[in-house]
Amino acid sequence: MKNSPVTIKDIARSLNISISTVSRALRGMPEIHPETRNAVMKLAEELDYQPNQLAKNLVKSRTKTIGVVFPNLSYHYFSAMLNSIEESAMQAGYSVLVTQTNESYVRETVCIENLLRSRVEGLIISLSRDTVHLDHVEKLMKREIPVVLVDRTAESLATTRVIVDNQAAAFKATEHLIKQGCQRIGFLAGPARLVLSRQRIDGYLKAAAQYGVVAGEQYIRNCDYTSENTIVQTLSLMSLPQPPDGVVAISDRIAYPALYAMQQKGLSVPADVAMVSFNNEPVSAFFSPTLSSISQPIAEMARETVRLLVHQIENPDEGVRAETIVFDTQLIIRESSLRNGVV
Amino acid sequence: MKNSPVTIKDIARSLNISISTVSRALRGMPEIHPETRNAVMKLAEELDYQPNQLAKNLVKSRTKTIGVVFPNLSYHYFSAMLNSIEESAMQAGYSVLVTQTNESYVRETVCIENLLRSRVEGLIISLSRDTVHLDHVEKLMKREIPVVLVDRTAESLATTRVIVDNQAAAFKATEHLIKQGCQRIGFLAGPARLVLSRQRIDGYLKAAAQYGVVAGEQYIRNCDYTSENTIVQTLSLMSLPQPPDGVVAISDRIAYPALYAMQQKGLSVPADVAMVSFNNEPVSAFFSPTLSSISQPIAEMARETVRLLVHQIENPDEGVRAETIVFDTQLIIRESSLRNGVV
DNA sequence: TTGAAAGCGCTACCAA
DNA sequence: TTGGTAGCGCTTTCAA
Repeated sequence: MKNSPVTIKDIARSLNISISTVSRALRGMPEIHPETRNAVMKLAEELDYQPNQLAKNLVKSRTKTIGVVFPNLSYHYFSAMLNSIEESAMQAGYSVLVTQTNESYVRETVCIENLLRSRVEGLIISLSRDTVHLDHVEKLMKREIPVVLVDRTAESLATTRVIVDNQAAAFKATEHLIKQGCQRIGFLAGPARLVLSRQRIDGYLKAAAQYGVVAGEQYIRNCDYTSENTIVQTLSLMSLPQPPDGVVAISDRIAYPALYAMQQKGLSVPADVAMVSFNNEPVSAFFSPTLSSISQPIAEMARETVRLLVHQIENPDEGVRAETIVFDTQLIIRESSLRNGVV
Repeated sequence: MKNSPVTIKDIARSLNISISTVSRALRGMPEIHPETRNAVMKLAEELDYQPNQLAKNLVKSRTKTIGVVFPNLSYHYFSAMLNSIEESAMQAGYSVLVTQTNESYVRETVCIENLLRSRVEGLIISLSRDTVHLDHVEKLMKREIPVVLVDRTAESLATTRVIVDNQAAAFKATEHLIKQGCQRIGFLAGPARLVLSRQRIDGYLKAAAQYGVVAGEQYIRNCDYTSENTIVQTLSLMSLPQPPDGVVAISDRIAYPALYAMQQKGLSVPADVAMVSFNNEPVSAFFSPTLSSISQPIAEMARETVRLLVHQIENPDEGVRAETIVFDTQLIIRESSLRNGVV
């Protein structure tokens, strides 16, 4: 038989005092007589009393909770960011409720609805791959629910945003390949509709144009983030009559199967093809060849995201300023792009 | 100015009907007049009404929520399992609340307390690396709160458990190395107090003994899961007067830096050292050399875990049966352990 | 088919 | 320093 949880009422009855007194004692209010307090505390301990957070939140109509809507926690990028978000939130006295969209627009709307039902006070969202309509986010804004978009954002949305300068980062990566002597540069992109993918392509095209190397649509392949597809796209790219001698991949998760496919095809990296990608996952440092990658300041981004959100939550009358915070990235150069010891 | 969320009371007032009627209409109870229902639905839609889950749960004293306590979601193993848990839970009509312990015993107790405050109806726990005392879990059992331990369990705990046969898996991995011609086999273990680490060591020792190859304490190194330490331990292992020609690593996350360290040292894998590890992370298939690894049926384990937990939740009077469900593992053989085309 | 009222566990106000 | 009471938003009897 499951004994239902102890309530303050139980404690009050046992001690022959009122529930208000118990409530006050438990919360350490100063006006309570030490003796009473001790008795309450002791009994609470004995009965292993756990305050009912639901009831607490209901009456205060505050949950001190923020909701996180991420595409998928098995991407290292998001799980690492979640870790930092939790830490910052805890420091600010908030707890976090996490949901995963699995890159689906429908699940994204469901996740957001569920979080609202649970009365989170604000949301941190990274849009899913398949999110085309933005009505669900716009609705949040209309209802004046604090929202911060991080990493995967939408340009048309006037929310607060925390991102990196994707175009500059891609420029930097491409430029690096060019300086390593690459003449024709390919790009393994993500799904075409991902803003982030488009931005990185822009940076890549800009660098190629500026330095006058071969690049462009015929050197771009869109991958859907599965390794099978990535291998197909990589082989397609490397089978061009004039295959690239340098490739930028949109993420390490794309780069791993791509490197594998190249090596299977007998290409040597970086001698035949130099490679740079994005995200700098921990494994990249141990891959063979070790993988050059653009590193994002995940922890700082998380901190800033939480800071901005909490500020919005706690200053509702200020309105949304719709700031966009842009972080710088860092190119970590490793073997996969290093051709002759020259950086 | 933040407008507070719409409640059924607001709807009732607008429509000049009672809140009970609104409540019933919203929940689609059959006795409501279609006209009334339509009016309610329409207004709810217009006002973008979101039911307050806190209030709902409070009155029903059921949350239909299960709590998950995992060491760290940036381990692929746990994030993959979380994904499957969420899916199974959703199918069973439950939602999940996730927390991370960051491998700390203290945070583990805090996570559990928070989940209980949020009135989760059951818990799925994978113990943290630093968990030595088990009083917090025992307390849960005494309070008859449904708990299922998964993967990282404790032998002394009479909870329901879902695990793999770690000893058999390690035996299988070691045996495979032996059949590939390895004479001296090393083991890169996890922290000494991890039960799972001990079990895998046992399997390794058993196989070595059975086949009469060199192995044992001087061939075992405990890694703390940081890559720096793993590299140190690997180099220490490979610097033995008679270094191993085969190594079992306790997880892919340990194997990656280990492989890197070996290659840096000029050792060729698998020619000089063959290598097998555990977890079969997606990257392992693309590593160079591709990494042989023990694969666990994560999705099935998650399904079974949820099934067992939900059963306990919904049949409280049956008591805890403290079953231990043991899943089989599969050795995925790749280049890192394949010496001469012979499996 | 609808409404009134009690109550889930808690906080907070007003009195005492 | 304490108790009584109202009410957070909802569901659920019991009556009408």
